[in-house]
Amino acid sequence: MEPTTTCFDLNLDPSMVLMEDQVLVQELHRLSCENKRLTNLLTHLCDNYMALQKQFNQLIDTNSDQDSRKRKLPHECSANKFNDLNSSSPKVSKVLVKTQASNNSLYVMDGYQWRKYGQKVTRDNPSPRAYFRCSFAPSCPVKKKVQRSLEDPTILVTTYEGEHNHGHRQAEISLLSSQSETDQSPKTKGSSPVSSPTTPTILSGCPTVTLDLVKSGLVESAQKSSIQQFLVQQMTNSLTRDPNFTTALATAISGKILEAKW
DNA sequence: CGCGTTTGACCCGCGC
DNA sequence: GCGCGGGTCAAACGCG
Repeated sequence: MEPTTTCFDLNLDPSMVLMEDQVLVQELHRLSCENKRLTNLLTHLCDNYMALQKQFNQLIDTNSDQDSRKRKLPHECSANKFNDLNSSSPKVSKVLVKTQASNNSLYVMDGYQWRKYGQKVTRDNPSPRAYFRCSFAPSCPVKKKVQRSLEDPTILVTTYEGEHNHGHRQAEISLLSSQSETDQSPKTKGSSPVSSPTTPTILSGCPTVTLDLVKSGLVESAQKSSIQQFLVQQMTNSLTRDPNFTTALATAISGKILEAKW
């Protein structure tokens, strides 16, 4: 792979500068319109996603009512009757992440930094359950449990407990802005091989599905703004990640300033 | 050497 | 009180 170089040739004929400026302004305007159009499209997609999610939650509620009549295991009860738990603290939410069949990893890249502190094989499920703590902030009380679904081993059941007391989603930003770059999987020490982590995102091209079964209203409303924040960060990252681009931009701007007749 | 994972031991709540 | 099972701790390990 040849390294691409970004270069701005600023040694222009002065008579052409004005025309170039107009072209650039037009291009900027065009990009701005395109950006607006994409933003609208994304908003529309988000709305559709929310609507679908609501429908799915209602469906799950209906099914869980029927299930609870059949089996009354306390653990399953607490998982299915999630809306009841939303009123009590700490806040608990459950996310199902579909993975590829070959992916036996218990790592879910959800945007936060997690430190694994335990793993346990539970009685009702032969696959091990992994325990994680949020390591982004030392005081963050959030924990999560990840375990493969008994019915469908390709589905990772992730249970979050508590709320993050920090707003940074550094891992998500760095991951998504460099998906094609280096492996973002956690350090794999020891003998067991770990496949690439699973990213619960709809941005992926592969048929990865994220089903948030028990999302509270608070999280739901916060999701939109976090998406917007993410988009801004993503664009900023894309622009600033390329050192050639940054250098060329700096050179171009400084050159312009030096050339300018004050 | 620092840091994160692994994994067996330990703790604690619950049911009997 | 005892056993069981889920959750947590912490020493060992190993990679960069």
